[in-house]
Amino acid sequence: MARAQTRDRVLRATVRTLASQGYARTTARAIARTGGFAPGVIYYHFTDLDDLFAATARFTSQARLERYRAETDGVTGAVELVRRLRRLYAEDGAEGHIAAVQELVAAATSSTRLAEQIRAETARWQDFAETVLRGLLANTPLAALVPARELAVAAVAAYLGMEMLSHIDADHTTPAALFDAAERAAALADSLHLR
Amino acid sequence: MARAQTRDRVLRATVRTLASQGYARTTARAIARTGGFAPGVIYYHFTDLDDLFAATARFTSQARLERYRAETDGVTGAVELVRRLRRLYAEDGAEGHIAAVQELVAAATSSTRLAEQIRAETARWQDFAETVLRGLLANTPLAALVPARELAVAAVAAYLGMEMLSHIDADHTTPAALFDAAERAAALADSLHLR
Amino acid sequence: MARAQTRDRVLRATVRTLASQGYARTTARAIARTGGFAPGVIYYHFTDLDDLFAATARFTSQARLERYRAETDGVTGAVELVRRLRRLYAEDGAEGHIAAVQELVAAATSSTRLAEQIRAETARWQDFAETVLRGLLANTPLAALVPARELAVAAVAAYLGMEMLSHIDADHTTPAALFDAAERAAALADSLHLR
Amino acid sequence: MARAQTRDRVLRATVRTLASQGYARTTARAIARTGGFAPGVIYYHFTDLDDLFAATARFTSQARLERYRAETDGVTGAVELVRRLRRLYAEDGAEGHIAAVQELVAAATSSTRLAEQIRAETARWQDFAETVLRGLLANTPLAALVPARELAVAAVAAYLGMEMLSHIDADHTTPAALFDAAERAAALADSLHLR
DNA sequence: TATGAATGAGTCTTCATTCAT
DNA sequence: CATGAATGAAGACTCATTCAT
Repeated sequence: MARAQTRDRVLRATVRTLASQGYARTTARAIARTGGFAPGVIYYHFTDLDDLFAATARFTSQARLERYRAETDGVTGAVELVRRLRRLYAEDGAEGHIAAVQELVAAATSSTRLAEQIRAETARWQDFAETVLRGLLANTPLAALVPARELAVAAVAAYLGMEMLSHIDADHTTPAALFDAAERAAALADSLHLR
Repeated sequence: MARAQTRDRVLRATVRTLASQGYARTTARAIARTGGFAPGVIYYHFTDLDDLFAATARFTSQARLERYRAETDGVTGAVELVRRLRRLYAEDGAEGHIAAVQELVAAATSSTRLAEQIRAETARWQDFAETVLRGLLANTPLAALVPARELAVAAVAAYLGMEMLSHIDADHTTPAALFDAAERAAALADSLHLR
Repeated sequence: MARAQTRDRVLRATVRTLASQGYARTTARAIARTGGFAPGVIYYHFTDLDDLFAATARFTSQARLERYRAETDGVTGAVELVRRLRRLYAEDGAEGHIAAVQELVAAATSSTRLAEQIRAETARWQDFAETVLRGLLANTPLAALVPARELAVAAVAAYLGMEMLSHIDADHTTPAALFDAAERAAALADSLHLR
Repeated sequence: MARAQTRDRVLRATVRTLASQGYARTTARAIARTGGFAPGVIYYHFTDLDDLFAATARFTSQARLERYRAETDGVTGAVELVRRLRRLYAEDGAEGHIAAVQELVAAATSSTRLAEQIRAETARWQDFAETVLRGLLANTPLAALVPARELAVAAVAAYLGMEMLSHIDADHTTPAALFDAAERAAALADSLHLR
């Protein structure tokens, strides 16, 4: 089998295992069982579990970021943005992407290598959030008032924290309620925009 | 030594170990080393590490919640609230409380028992946040506009996410900038309040 | 069980395993099987296999060196010395001491820690050999001719090499023949001594 | 590529790897890396690593023995012999031949197949040493006194033991001092020879 | 109550060896 | 003939937990 292809299989199996079992139970064996390959395969393609986790962070973050960029491209109104984010968030939940990322963030406490990777990915998401936000605020009286960078940073943190708590809660009414509230706030913002 | 006293020593040692080493490295031996007692002691007071972690979640969450309640009691203005929160946040950082909690939240993914405890504690914090928020909005035109519960939930999530990311970043300028921005927003809110 | 006692059990099991299986097969499990304890015991008393091997080198070398010192103490003639060495060599063979040391020497190629220990022990043996030799040559016309240090170093090397080869050979006639020859040479030396 | 040629590449890579990494680290992959070929190649030319090691023992021993024979051919004096051996020993060190052999000797403890091969090679070297020695003693009063076979056996053992210890020591002054001492002894022997 | 030695299951990781290409 | 991806069986090591003292 082509080298790159198997590498991808391993990465995908890692994401799925992280999402379903949590970091503590994402052992080499567990990943191999999920992906249907021998544990040795992991070490053929990655030097370490540490290496694998760092690669997984990059892999899943990049894939999702591309998707988020594509979906939010050309959005003009805040309401429209919130609606698309809700869909993307549902997608994340279904595929376990944020769940995996969140586990990796937790795991980063005990791995410098992983921490660095997470830091880099986080910066990418903060930049993305800031760009979207600035696009929305452009030509608006709010532009002068809202500290775009800080709000972007807070938004990424809240997104992560929300996923973390809702993962524990297994209660999906909370995110829904939050999106509803966000949509109402967005409507308010859009109305200001028109002026 | 009195039973309850030793129990507390173990709990405190667990918090300190979680904060300094991370969940993955918080082993029975590591906790014992931190607290200066034999590993066997843990099993005399707790059935399990799982049991210990659940108890630790309750212990540290309660202790901090009391402190937060005491400090935010009687606060009237939003600016004043943000200032006190900033001090409390610094306290948390110094004592490693949120760091410990955050590790426990991450660990909850692989333990039903712990997850339940965390869920209960989270609810307490969300209630607390909601109460504070409602107190602030009372007799204000904002009261009708702001969905207090949802904002409280989002605030707790953001608080946790922020700590998580800043823990990785080892960069303490970000939280400071966020508190600054929050203080400016609070000033705005307070000015509305006066009307 | 007393800590020191078990530690000794592990050390002795390591010597026996090295002698009977060779370094490559002296795994943690093999040692445990030999000594009749769980593999984990090793790691309770030693940080590492490396640590264990270094400790074993010290342990077995010291024990034998004491025995050699006791047995060669007060020896005056060369013939007598060779006879006692022959007995000691037989003892070594029976208990596997030199075999173990020789395996450790081979193992030292891949461990700095062990290499240092072996170096220290080797120096002790070379000093011992030199002392014995000088005692023998004292008040003899040979004293001026024989470079005691170099001969001592060569003797230790030959002793090790001989054991190495005879271990492979499983042929014990060779060492016997060598001791015979040495005894004849010793007789010659003793006769010079009398003059 | 011609079959025999590739076989030789593998053998040479094995010698180099043994000398530089030690037996424990001379894995199939390590050998392949050293030689710049795929690990699979080894199994095309040899049934086993065991087989490869036995072949390597034969290969390197034969090559060196030829060289030693060529260099010591026609030597008449003991001093001249020691001088040539010193050069050969330096050669061995530079090319890693004895280092490799020594690793194989150590490895032989855990492989019957290899042990047999080593035994055979050792016998060849002992024969060679005996021949040289007898050539030197011929027509000499020492001929009757010196047990040539035993001395030859002891010399090979000492040669191996010396290399082993100096390999650990990384201290090349010891062999030099030994060769110096041997040269002085040889001078003495030569002076007897002339009578 | 407390201690700390011991256990055994489970983890990461390595490696000889095979085999489809 | 050669390649290099994949496998599976160990090996080193860790750790929650038990238990005699």
